[in-house]
Order: sequence, then C-alpha cells, then structure tokens
Amino acid sequence: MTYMTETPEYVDEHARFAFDVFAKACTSRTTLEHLTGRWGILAMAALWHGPLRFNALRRRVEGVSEKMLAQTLQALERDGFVHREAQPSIPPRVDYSLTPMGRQTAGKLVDLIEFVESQMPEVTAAQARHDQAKVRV
Amino acid sequence: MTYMTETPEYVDEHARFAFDVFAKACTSRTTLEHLTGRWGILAMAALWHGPLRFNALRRRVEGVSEKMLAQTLQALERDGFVHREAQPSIPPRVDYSLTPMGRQTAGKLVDLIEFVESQMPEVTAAQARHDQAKVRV
DNA sequence: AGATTGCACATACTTTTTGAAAGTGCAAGC
DNA sequence: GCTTGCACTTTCAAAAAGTATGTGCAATCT
Repeated sequence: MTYMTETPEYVDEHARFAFDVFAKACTSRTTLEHLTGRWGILAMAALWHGPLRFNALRRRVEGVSEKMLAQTLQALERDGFVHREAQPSIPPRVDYSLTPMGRQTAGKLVDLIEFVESQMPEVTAAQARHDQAKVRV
Repeated sequence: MTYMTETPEYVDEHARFAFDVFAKACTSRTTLEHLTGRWGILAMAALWHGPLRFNALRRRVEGVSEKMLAQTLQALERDGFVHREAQPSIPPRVDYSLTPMGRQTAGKLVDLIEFVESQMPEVTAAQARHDQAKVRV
C-alpha cells in the first residue's frame, strides 16, 4: 500500500509569476513580514488615521521599544509604505506618514485588525473549550 | 468576564469592553500575532484552498521547521481558526482544515498576500531608490 | 531480508532576534 | 539649574526561533 490517499496538494496558480510568499527566498515574504510582523502591522494601522511623530507613534503602539519602532519604520520606509520627513530643528521633529501605496495597504491591515477584534468573543470561547478538553484528564 | 487580561485604570469608558490590539495586554493582540506571525499567515493561506496533512503543509510553507509548524497550528487550533483531525492509524494521519471563522479570516489574509505580491514591483523600485540615495558615494 | 524513508510530532541544545537600559546633544519648562 | 522631551543608537540580557535528534511502526527500496 502506498502512503497514498494523500490529500492532493495545492499548487499555487500564481507560482509561475515572479513573486510568491510561499517560496523561501522570495523578497515578497520579507516585505510581508515587515507589514504583518508584530510591530509593523500596528505602526501601519496607527498611521492610517494620519501622520504621527516618532514618540507619538511609540505611545500609540503600546509596548514597542524605541529600538524596534525605529527598525520597523526604517524597513517600511525602505519598502515604500511609509514616508519620513525630518525637520532639522532642535529638538528634532520627524513626521511619519503613509505613501499612497502604504495607505492602500494599511486599509487592508486595519480591516483585518477590526475583523479579528470582532471575532474575539468567539476566539475566547474556542480557547475555553480547548483548555477544558485538555485539563479534564 | 473582563475581555482584557488586565484592566488598567487608564482604560476609558468606551473601550472598557472592547478589544483593542493597540493595548499592550489585550488578548486580541496575541490572537493577531498568531494569525499574522511569520508562519501563521502562511499556514492559514495554505489551508484556504483546502485541508492538508501536517507534512504536506510543511512542504507547502517552505522553510518552516517541524517545531514551529506544530507550535503555530496548536495556537491556531486553540484560537478556533484551525480544526485538527487525527486518525489513530499507523503511520499517523492528521488532517488540518479551517473552521468557518478560520475560512473567513484566511480569505482576508489571502487577499492581503495577493495585494502585497502585486505591489512588489513598486516595493522593489522603492528599495532601489532608497538604497541609491543612501549609498550614493 | 535488512536498510531506508515517511508519518506527526516532542525535546534538548544553539543561534538569532527582541527587549530593556543607558547614552547623545540641546532647548524649553518647573 | 535640574528635569523632561525629542529621535534616535548602542550595549547587553532575555526570549524566541531554528537545528538536530528521538519515537515507533509500516511501506518501499536494494
């Protein structure tokens, strides 16, 4: 008997095109990680409502360290989602905003976030059921 | 019955019973991370097209280790996005599929992925511009 | 027939990433 | 005149992720 009855594996119709996040070394995976990573998605969503200065963004995205916020914004800027505008004043003033592409992307991210938040009661219920079933040994 | 694991005093009246990913201790942030984390989003997107066995999923999501895939699927299962069905055969056969809530969520994730892939030419151009401006000797 | 491969994980150990803390240089407010 | 805020960078400890190996059995290869 073969190991057979193998569930037919899906073949991505877009695989023949240049970018595929399922491919290990594809640059699109890196960009996706910048956008959906722990801090990237929150920074993008925060900027969705309008430009913010570095420390304002830091206060909005609770829990992010200065180091990680700087790193995250640098990656998003390089990818063309975020625009950085620094005024050479003292103290420094740096405004972060979304580019047109960034705004489109952030819209989808905000939509995702709001959907997830709306599903949280069901998620919480599922977690409770899961933990009940496990602990009941 | 509080939805948030901790309800600090600075939570305002309107947000008290809502989930907010910007809040450090909100459970919705953890769930969002399960979904949009490095492997979570790829696993969800892979399952969007139909059920897959553990090792098939592992082959589809290039680069994921067994440890991380198992960990990721366990979190997604606990959150109620993924359904795990194990057959007590030898060798073992375990099918992973999306729950109704998981399917809705995966739809949004797939949409996001496809959008990001479609924007990659612009991203690549932005990166080139950025690097040019910086490395300009 | 004995060795190898595949299955779905778990566990010990190593490497990478992240986070926390302090440094920078200056100016406005207490 | 001393603290605070600005937008970061750098250093070092902690956490997360990645690597390698173990498990038990059956089907396939040599």
